[in-house]
Amino acid sequence: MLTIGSLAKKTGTKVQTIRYYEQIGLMPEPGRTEGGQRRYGEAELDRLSFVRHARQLGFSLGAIRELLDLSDHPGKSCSEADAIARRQLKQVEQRLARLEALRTELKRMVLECSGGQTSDCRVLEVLRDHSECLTEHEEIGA
Amino acid sequence: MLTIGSLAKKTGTKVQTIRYYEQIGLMPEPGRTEGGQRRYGEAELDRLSFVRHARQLGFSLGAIRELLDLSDHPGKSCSEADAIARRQLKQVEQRLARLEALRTELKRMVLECSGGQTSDCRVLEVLRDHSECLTEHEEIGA
DNA sequence: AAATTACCTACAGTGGGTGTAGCTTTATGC
DNA sequence: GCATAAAGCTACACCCACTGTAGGTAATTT
Repeated sequence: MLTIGSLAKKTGTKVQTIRYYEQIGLMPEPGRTEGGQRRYGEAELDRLSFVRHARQLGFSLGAIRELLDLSDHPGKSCSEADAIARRQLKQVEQRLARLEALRTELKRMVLECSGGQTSDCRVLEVLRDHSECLTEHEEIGA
Repeated sequence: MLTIGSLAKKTGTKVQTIRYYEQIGLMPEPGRTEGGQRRYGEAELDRLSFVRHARQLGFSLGAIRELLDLSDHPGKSCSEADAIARRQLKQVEQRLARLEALRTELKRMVLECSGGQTSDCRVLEVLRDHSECLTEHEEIGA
């Protein structure tokens, strides 16, 4: 039986995060000691590992909920899980493309900065005037 | 003189976001009509364009605050702005590296899925067992 | 038995906004 | 000159995915 702290260590999760997952129904309510402390078994360790691994791969908690659900029903078709993964892959590829454009732009900004006064600073100038950009980088966030 | 709505349109910002920027002190308090509506001039349009452009390049609001401050003091050394941009470039490159690892992993997951039952699903299997991963992808988020 | 460590709940805060409710102001058409 | 509709106003709640804190209790170690 694992305490919440040792489960946290084993999975590289913060204790609060585990309690948070419980709160939002992603992790089950575990058993408790007489004194009211949580105790976990193998099943919970596996489930949390799954969640953390999926998070590392960039899946949202919503997607992870779906994946867990599929994982809990081994008879179901695999195609749903596959669709979720494909969706995720697509997102990752979109982000990659955007980040590559950003890198190009930032590199150019940095290279062109001659180190004088801010009035001549290319970094600030480029930020002031989008038309100086060589690449498109429209979307914000994510 | 621009209304908040036309400023929003010109800069591709939501009206609420402009008010939010004002609230957090990133945009100045503009003049008002007798009836209490905000009215903006060229200076505010330029400032908001700067902010939006920097956001598109992935700068945090904190970094943008610093950049605006530098931009307001044309005599200051450019090196600070340069340092902020370099920091940003580094972050972008780190994210790129991670995302590339994720793409590899997701691609592999999707390729190996044969389309049967979830009990045989490679997607779920890979998520269950990190040791099957070919790449490291430790950090979560961003 | 004391001290330390780990745990508990409840709540606030993070970043960067977005959405909503219920009102007032401004612009347009007749 | 007035009705109506569009756009504005404030204030607040909500989003994601956590993280941090305060004030207290349980479990472990010495």
